[in-house]
Amino acid sequence: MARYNYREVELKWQSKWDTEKVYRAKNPGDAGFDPKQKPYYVLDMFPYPSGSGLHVGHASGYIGTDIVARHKRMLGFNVLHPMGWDAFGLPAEQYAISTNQHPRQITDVNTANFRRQLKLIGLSYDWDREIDTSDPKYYRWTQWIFLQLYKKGMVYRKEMPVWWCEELKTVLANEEVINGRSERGNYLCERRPLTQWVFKITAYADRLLEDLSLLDWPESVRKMQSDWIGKSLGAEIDFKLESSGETVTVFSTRPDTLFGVVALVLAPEHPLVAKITAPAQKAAVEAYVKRAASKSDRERKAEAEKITAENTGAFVIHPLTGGKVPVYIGDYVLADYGTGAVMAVPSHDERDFELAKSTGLPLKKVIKPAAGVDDKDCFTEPGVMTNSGEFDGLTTEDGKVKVTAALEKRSAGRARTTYKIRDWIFSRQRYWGEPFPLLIDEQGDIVLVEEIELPVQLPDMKDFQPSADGSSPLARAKDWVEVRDKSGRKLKRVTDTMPGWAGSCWYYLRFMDPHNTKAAFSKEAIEYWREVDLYVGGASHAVMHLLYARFWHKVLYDIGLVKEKEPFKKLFNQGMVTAFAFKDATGRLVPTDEVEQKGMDYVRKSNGEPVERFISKMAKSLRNVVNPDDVINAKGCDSFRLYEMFMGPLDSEKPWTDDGIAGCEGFLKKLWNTCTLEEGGLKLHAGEPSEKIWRSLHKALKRTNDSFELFNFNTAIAAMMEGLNEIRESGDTMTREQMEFFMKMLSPFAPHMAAEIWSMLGHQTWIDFAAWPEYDAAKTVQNDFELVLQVNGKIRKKIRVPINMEESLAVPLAHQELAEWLTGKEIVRSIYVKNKLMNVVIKG
RNA sequence: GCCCCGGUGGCGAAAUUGGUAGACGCACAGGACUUAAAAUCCUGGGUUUCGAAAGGGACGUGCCGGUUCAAUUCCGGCCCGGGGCACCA
Repeated sequence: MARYNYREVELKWQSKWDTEKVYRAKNPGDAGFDPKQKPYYVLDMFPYPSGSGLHVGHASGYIGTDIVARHKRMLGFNVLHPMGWDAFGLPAEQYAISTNQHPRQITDVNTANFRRQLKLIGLSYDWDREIDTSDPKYYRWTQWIFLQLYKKGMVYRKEMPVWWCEELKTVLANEEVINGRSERGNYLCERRPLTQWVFKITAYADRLLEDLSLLDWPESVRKMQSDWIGKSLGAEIDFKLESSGETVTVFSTRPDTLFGVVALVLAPEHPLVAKITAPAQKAAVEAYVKRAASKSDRERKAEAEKITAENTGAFVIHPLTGGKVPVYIGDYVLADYGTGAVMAVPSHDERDFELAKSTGLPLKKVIKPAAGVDDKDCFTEPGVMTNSGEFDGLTTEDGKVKVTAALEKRSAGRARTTYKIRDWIFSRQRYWGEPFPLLIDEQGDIVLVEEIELPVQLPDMKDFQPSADGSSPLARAKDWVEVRDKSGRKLKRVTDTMPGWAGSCWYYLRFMDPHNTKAAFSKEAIEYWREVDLYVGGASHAVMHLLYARFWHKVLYDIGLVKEKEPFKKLFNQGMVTAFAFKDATGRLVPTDEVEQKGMDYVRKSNGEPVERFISKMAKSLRNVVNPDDVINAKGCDSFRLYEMFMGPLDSEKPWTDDGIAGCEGFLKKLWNTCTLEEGGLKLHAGEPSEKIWRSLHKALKRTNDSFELFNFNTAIAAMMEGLNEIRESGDTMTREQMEFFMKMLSPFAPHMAAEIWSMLGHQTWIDFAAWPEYDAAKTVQNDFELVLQVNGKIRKKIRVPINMEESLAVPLAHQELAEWLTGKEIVRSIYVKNKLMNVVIKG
């Protein structure tokens, strides 16, 4: 056979796909658009084009979506499969600073490298739709959408305690700060009161929560979003200060425990603290407040197990019993959640229980466990109310309602829902982002930039470094900041920029109509494509991008700009590709290139000492980062694609091995050798097609079709390998029809070889749009099969019998075959599973 | 602490509704072809035990128990790994 020169063949097809724009998706109004063809939109989370380029881990999601896109085209869908660059934002800017280059320049270089790498993988993107969020032609519309959200009342400016990162010299959103450290760079952050631009995402909290039920998303991501939104139902309860009659309101999810209150606890920052503190307590309370303020959030968390509080000396009146309740302050109460004040019920809340322990406050049991449930000093589960006057005997569930109603009647409380989610801090004091399309006049009032003036171009600044004083770098571009409107009025531009999330909040919509210069996207395009059918990306975006994008989408829905309530119908998280790493006996990491295999073991090259193999993230320090360029050069793109999928199901984490790819390369070589003649041309069977080969092909097709349900393409590839092995063992060759069948089935996975053999079969048309083969179960049926004979569940024998054998025939046959085990035993019964097995149950 | 996901050979893994555990591949061992190598092809293997061999027995999907004729699959209790949340009242 002629040796398969994969790189030559792959480059040939890749260049044809490119120049003939094979994967261009047609929009309504385009030449050749067929309104009867159904749309299918499959989207990757677009990458931030980093300086280090793609590694094999990024590629797995892209290959997965590419297989889906190619499959859907063959099923007759008009497939939208675009790619672009999430180029604005901190990562690009930090990289630019560290390499001392302008982010524009860096972005262009990195983008070119990413585009080259993606094309190398043979991904069937519609490159005509490529977008770059840092391109003025794109961010013009990001700014336009911002204005629509502004007009809808979704943007405000307010001084509030926000996260400030001194290292990054900017504020960050709550979602971007994890355990007091920045999500990007892992730098320490602190709370500072600052005036910032904020999105009113809390106004959509309920809908963001409820509509999760409309989505075909992984349970874990939906859970993370619902936890982040953190809705809790409860009541606000008013306590009157004994001294002044002023109201202190607490929030509680357990109004049924109201009779168990032994104290009120206010956050140290609560506005009433100074006012109510008794003279005798003043010094202690002030010291406590001061100490709490000086503690960072980290320290507060670190000391979480210790609940402390200080008595203010003030008392409030219990709204139902009229009893006196002391007021404490404690730093376990958060100022910005609920009302910044809680009622302490030590018998039924863990923290309050700890509080009672440290302050000597009494326990007051008002909930008894339901029958059969163990009681504890601190019983936090639902139960039955007791010591609660008229409410005794009510369940927790009923009690919540009845107590709240009683409070409402006395105007001392009301049902209330609170959320953990905070409004979204949207301004950044950084250079590399979209400027706000806002102006401020001399009175300090906000003026919107006229839509026809958009985009507000990011000024070209040589010195784009963040300012030391916390102001935005754009403030230094004096000429840019100061403008006059038509009437000559002096105005100043807002100098903050938008966060990196802005561009990714709507890019999936721009892909539907990327070149529109009159609108962000046309009505026709939206009405045709509607939503993303399949969205694939890493799980790390579960809250942040996916929450922000859903929020923008819902506002756009309310304005009438989009037609679906949700942007991403089905979400799929691809698993991380990890790599093997090594450590020596002392636990020290040993770089991969210093290790070699000796038999079944791994040893250090230099001294032969044994090292232990384990799985870790790919890391430069371990020298186990694998670059797809190298793999493709060595093994070919089709082999690379197959192996990425063959390693395991798309959603599970799996380690890369350079050796593993040999199996996929071998499969392709074997397939080539099976299909082609040494002197060139194809090895085609002329006469009657082999039934065995049809059986193998249809069996493989069944499993391939099934793999599109769970995206476990490893099973599809295994099925094709098995099919090929069977074909080779049969000793027959494929007919033209059979070879076409195989190539079509292979095409989404290894598109280059499929295209090559397809064209050798004489086709002038693209295999990419050939109809996907029809599965025919009848073709897989055999006349006989191996019936498994068991005695008491243990396999004793296997016999070949005709298919669909009746039980009446099978039972005596089995008994006869199993005579050796059955003689002299009492047969209790015989269980016959048609076409599978027979289990004879005996006694004695 | 709470929630979610996972644990199957030396390794990656497979196994419709409970019905032959380990498909497919890697690595390994042995062999064929070759002056040699590359390439290609063939064979082998869960563990253990009996047997000279052919072949057989027992055990085996993290651990312990349960349901069932039959459990990787269902139920209960644990152990380990990964991820998320963590004073949210």
